[in-house]
This record gives sequence, structure tokens and C-alpha cells, in this order.
Amino acid sequence: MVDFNKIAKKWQNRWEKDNIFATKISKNKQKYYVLEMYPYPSATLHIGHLRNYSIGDCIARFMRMNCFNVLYPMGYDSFGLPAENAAIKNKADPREWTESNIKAIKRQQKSIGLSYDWSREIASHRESYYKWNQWIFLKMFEKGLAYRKKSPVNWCPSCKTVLANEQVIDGKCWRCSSEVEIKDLEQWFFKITKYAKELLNDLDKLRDWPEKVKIMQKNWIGKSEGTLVNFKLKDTDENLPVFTTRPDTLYGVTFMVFAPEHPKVLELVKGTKYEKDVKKFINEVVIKEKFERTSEESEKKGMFIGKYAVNPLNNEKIPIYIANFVLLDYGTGMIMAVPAHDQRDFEFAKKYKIPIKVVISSSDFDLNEKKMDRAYIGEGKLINSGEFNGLNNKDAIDYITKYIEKNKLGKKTVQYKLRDWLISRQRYWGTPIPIIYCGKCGVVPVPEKNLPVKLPKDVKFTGEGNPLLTSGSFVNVKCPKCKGEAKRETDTMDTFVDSSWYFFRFCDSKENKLPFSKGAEYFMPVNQYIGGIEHAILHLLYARFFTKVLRDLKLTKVSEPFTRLLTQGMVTKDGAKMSKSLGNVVDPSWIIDKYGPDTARLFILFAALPERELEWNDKGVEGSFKFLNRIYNLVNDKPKFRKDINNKDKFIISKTNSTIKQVTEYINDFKLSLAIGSLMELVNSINRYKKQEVNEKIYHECLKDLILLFSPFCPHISEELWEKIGNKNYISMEKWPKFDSNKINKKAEELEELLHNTISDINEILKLINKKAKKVIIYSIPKEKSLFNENKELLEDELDLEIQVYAVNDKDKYDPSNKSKKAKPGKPAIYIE
RNA sequence: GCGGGGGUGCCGGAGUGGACAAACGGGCUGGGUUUAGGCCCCAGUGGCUUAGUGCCUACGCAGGUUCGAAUCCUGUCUCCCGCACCA
Repeated sequence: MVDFNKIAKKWQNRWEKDNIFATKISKNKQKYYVLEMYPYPSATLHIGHLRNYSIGDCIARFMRMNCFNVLYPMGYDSFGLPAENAAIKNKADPREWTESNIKAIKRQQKSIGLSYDWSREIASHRESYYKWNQWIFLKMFEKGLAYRKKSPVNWCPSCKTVLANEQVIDGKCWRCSSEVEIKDLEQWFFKITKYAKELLNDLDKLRDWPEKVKIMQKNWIGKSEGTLVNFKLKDTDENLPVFTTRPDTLYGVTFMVFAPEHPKVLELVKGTKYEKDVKKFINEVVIKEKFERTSEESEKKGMFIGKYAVNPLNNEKIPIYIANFVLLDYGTGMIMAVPAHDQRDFEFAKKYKIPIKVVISSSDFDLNEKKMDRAYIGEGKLINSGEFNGLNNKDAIDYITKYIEKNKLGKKTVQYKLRDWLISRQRYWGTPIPIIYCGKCGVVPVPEKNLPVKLPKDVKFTGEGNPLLTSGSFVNVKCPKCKGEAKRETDTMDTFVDSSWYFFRFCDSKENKLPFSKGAEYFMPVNQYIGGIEHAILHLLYARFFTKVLRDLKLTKVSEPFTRLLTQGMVTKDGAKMSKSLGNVVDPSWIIDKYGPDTARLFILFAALPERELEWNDKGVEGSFKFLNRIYNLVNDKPKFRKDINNKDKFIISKTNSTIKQVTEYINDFKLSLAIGSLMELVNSINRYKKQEVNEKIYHECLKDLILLFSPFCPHISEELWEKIGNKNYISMEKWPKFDSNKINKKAEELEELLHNTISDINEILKLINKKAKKVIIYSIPKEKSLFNENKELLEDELDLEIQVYAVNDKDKYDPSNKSKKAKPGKPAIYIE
């Protein structure tokens, strides 16, 4: 038995010793940047990782063999909740915990022979990386792209800490099961909305992105055109801006609704008799109805908050409500409600007995406020609308908007569903936000020369509040401006910040004057990005946003980071996503231990097309292992050689060549499982071919091409076989075989198939009738008759029978009583005597 | 709930208007090799029927478009991904 693990180790050591996968800037070679989404460093590799890397390494090796200067790096997305949880739970030091995880996963990555340039490794928790997060933050702050505003968080009153959505289970804290509350905090945002238009429009440029991802991003950005109307808070000058696509119904507004979690709401009810109920309502809606509240059918719930607004067109006094169906995220987080002409508003008005006012008349029926049983959303002429009466409502949209703009009551605007990116996290294990608060000078950015703001080590992980607050040395600082006593910002950055530009850093991972420089100029954009479909929106959108910001900071010329995108499907088990809580996570290391890395890689790639979801089942692992053995034995077995060239040789040349064409195309299209299927067919053909004497030169040519084609999938065994057939160089650095259309011989391939099928059929029949036969009569179509005759001896040898061949329309030999004479192309009728 | 995908033989999965009972593998059955087993090699594998031929049925379910549908449309069930503090 061949020890594939030993072979793997041998070649991994040699690759490392000769450092063959290190990449440099090269003027003579075209660059190609392949990147897998860098992983969160968990201690063990799972099936999804294996799939991700096997795909990436296959592409990287393929492109390298196609003479590109391939950049293929690896790093770790190493900030985040799990390290902090480990610190709280096991008193582990997050730094040590993370580094030891990185060590563990890296060892496993190395064990599968991925052709990374390890010298470029980065990890986002290291100062040399997160320093640049801070640097970029400061640049964005200067440009007004980083700003502070109030925003609600999940708050556990008993743990006195902010909870991630993941930590809220059925409205309760995951640790202590207390009811979670909503609390407003002043937090940092990135102004991604400033780039909404470009992020939307540039999707069209991404020709090599999956359509589904582009659609999801488009819907997420969610552009809509409408009018911003400023209502006034009654008896004040304060504006309450409302976004509407229906300014034509402005005279029909009978109430206004805020999203319950709108920061303004608590301000408005503070100290009033409504305060207590409002707070209760907010918690209920925001936490428990997180998604369900957007349903058209779900029950409309709300309450009056004791304040009024003023309609800017007719100065009517309008009561202000809060309700579950209004979302903070969309528009301005408040709406004008027109119950007569909007179904949701109508239902709400009916329930809370709010007046309904018709402002659009229908030509089909009389609309009566008291009798209406649903909103009228059709077209019509404006009524009860002052000077706009009589206008068609579609035209009125324009007229009224113009009127509003003229009188400075609002403006025409484009609204996006996309909202600014909240980057503040009240946690330890992330990049400190480089800001200092001074009583005198206000918000003061940390001067660039003082970067990085390092994460302190004198902190306590109690599970209560942000650990950073427990470090006096971190919190208490001198103001950089006035040198007075000041406090440091204790929020850290969302880990999505780290992953939004790491692909630039790989190009210049050791650069220490800038986040990146010349290397990025040469290597960016990423030609091929590979990662899970679950990142289709957030990560990819943030990375696109950052790239545009960095471009506007003149750090790069690139506008889009990823030219081509492959979103790999999830690996599921028992019909469900693999997760720790379900206990169905599969660790592939046993496959590697038992069969070696090549088998593991081959199997995961062969199991399904990369883009598709894959239901995990390890039953087929044996099959991939068998295939490796077949290739290995094929190369090691020496057939008998001869000098002349016959049809069989022509066939195998042709077959090898069509396989080159097919495998190349398949890899280009990511149809990796199909590429492996073609290789399996080729191996079958060569095995059959070498049963008899073969032409030595041709046989070796075919083997050579086969191993080359196979090497991106199973590099270790390919190196071994490459050496065995007498090569001194690395196959990893060898050139990809070229398809030669002159070598294609369709006739030879068809003939081979025809003869092979015929022999199989005859054997099958012999077996069925279970008797000795002397003679086989083949009725073929006339075109194929000569083929059979030419190969009669060969067939006779193989079958040990006498062969007679007739064409079906050969009248002399045609026996009408015999129904066996029907023949099809490629499938002759067979008669056995 | 909203947005995006998927459902094909015993199993993993190819096939996205005709050439397809369905690539390639697994499993199973039979044969070869072997003292035997394993490995390996070859073949078969929806149902019925004749050795050859032919018929029927199948692509979650129900309809529709088409000369023709797994493939296009409509409805429906179900699973997966995302929903902005998991990464």
C-alpha cells in the first residue's frame, strides 16, 4: 500500500525548502491574484474550509501553470467575539488563545499542501495590522466619513453589557436569561450611504460576479425616489423630516408615526406619563418582533406618545404615534400616515380610531371615509387638497414637490434602504477607535504618530460591561491638543472593518509607512475571490465601500476590489447547516490522516460543483482514494511496447487531447467536479489502451498530460508521479498542456467507443443466454460496416468467436423472420449462433 | 416576514428547451484475478418484456406554454443562505 501521507510530507517539505510559491512583483509576467476569504481562526478546520481552500488552490495552481505571476496569500480574521468569550469563560488571554488557534489551523492548512505565499501572512489582531485600521479611521474622520450619532443597542440590565444579536435568544440574554432592553448609545458610524449611488451603479461593471449576488446587493441598497417633507414639531422650530413617495397625499395626512426605537421618541416622552409604556412597547417590538414586524399581514400595533406635529402644507395639527410597522432603518425612521390611501395606515387608523381623510377621488365609486373598508390606492383627481384640487394625482406628485421645494418645506430626494455602517462595539477584542474625549477640546483624534493605540493588557474580563473600561492606563490620557485630563474612546471597531481592506494589505504585508503601496498597485484588484455565499451582502459590500474610500484617499486607483467572484455553496449535514449547537460539524482531519490530503481535496471537489450546496456524506471518500490509486498504479505499471502506430494510438492521442480541452474549460468555469469526471474517463481509457501493446512514445505523452491535468487537484501525488516518469523540475511550476486541435480524431474516438460497446453487449448477451456460441453476426448501419470489418480480427481475438458483419439494408443477407436486424448508429444489432 | 438560491435513481450529484433512463463517483449484483480474503480489473444496475427489440414511468407537488419541458411560466409545499452586533 502506498503511503500517500508520506508522499505529501515529502513534497510539502521540498516546496517549503525551495520556497517555490513566494511571489514577487514582476514586470515580465502578468499578475493573477487569487484569494479565499480569510478565515476566523477556529482551532479546527472544518469541511467548509477544506472546500474553500481546495477550490482556491486548484485555481491558483492552474493559473500558475498557465504562466501567470500568481499571488495567493493566507491570513486570519482574528478579532471577534469568541476570543473574548473564552477570556470570560476560561480566563484565557485573548491574545494567547487567538495565537494558539492560528497555530492550530495553520498546521492543518499546511497539511493539505496549499500553495500559499506564507511570507505574506497577516492577522488582524496584530498591531502591525490594526494600526492601519486606525490610520484609515482617522482619514475617514478627517473627511467626515466617520461620525457619531445615537443608536440603539441590545442591553442586558443584569450583566450591564451590550449584547450582540447572536447573544439575544428569544428576547433574553444568553448568559443570564434576563429580559433584554433597548438602550440608546452615542456610537461611531461610517458614512457608507455617501457611496450608495456608486455602489449600486458599479454593480453593472462586475460582469464576472454571480447574478444572484448582484441582485441581493441591489435589493439591499434599495434605491427609491421620493420627497423629503419637513413636518414641524408643534410649538417648536424643530423639523421632523419624513420621506414619502406619495407627496400627492399630503393633505390626507391624519397622523404621524415614528419607529418605536427612534432615539427621538424617548426624548419626546421623557418625563411625561407616556414614558413608561413607550419603553415597554419599544422592548417588545424591537426585540421580539425583530423580523416579523415587517409582515404585511402582521397585526399593527402602536401608541400615541402625547405630541403633535404640524403639516407644512395646511398647518393642521397631527398626533404622533409609534408603531411596529415603521422601521428605524428606512427613510428617516418616521412616516406621514395617510389612512385613506395606504393600507397599513388604514388598518392602524381603524384600530386606534384615528380620522381618515380622502384626498384622491375615484372615478369608479364614491369614497366615503365612514364606509371605506380598505384604503384606496388607485389613481384619481385630488380633492380636499387646497390649491391642488383637480389635479391628477400622478401629476400632483410633481406639482406638490415643486411647491415644497420652492417654499423650502422639503426637497426631492433619493432614498436608500442602505444605512450607515455602525462600527462601534462595546468590547475588548477589536481595534481601539483612535479618539480622545477632552472636556475642553471635545472629540480629538489621536495624532497619527501615536498610532497604534494598543489594546491594554491590564483589563478584567468579568462578563460585565466593556473590559476596556477596567484599564485605567488606557482610559485616562492627556488631551493631545491641550494636554489636559481626557478620556479615551473605549469602543472598538466592528471586525468587518478588518476584512474590508485586508486584500490590499496582502500585497504589501510588511509595508510600515502606509497601509499598502507599490505591491497593491501591481497586484490589485483581486482577480479571483472565493468564499461562502453567506457573505454575499455585508462583507462584499463593505469591502467595495472601503475600496472606493481608499481610492478617494488616493491610496489606490482601483474602484472595485474583486474582478471575479465565486460564491461556494454551504456544506450541510442531515439537511441542516453544520453548527456546533446542532452537533453536526464534520472535521475532515480523519480523512487526511487515513487517506492523505490529495484524497481529501479530490473528494470535496468531486462531490459537487463549487457553487452548489453540498449534502455531506463521506461514503464516497473511498472512491476518490481508489481513483488516486488507479492513477498511481497506471503510472507505475509498465505495459508492453511496440514501434508502429495503429488506430488505438490514434484514439488515445485524441482522447487525451479532448480531455485537455475539456478539463481546461471546466476549470475556467469552476466546474471542478466535471473536470475530475473527465480525468476519470481518461484514466479508464488509458487503462484499457495499455492492456495490449502500446506505442512507447505516445503512451508516455499521454501519461505526462494526464499527470499535468491532474496536478491542480492532487498536487502531492502529481509531483511524485512527475518525478517517477523522469522529470527533475516541480510539476507545480510546469506549463499546462496545450490543446492541439490537429490531434483530435473524432473517428478514432467513436470507433473505440463502438468496439468497446459492442464487445460489452456481446458479452452481456452471452452471459444471459448462458451457452457456448461459435459465431456472432453483427448487423450494423452501412457506414459502420467497414469499421467492423477492419477490426474483425481484433474483435475475434477479444471474444474468441467468429465474427460476420452485415449492413442492415444488405438485402441478400436480410432475414425478415429475424427481428434482430434493426441497427442504430453506434449500436449494431447482434445475433449469436 | 422580506430578499436570494435549491429540491433529479438506493446515495453524493451532472444535465437548464430536443441527440438523455440521466455524466462521473459511491453502494449493490455478477464475472475475472487470487490458495482464500483484501486490493485491483471488467460488466450490469427505473419497471415490464424479448438474448437482440419494444413499451411504460420518473426530475418536490399541481396546473400551463410548446410539435417537444428536469429545463420556460403560474400556483403550492419544503430545505438552505442573508436580514445590518456571529464571522
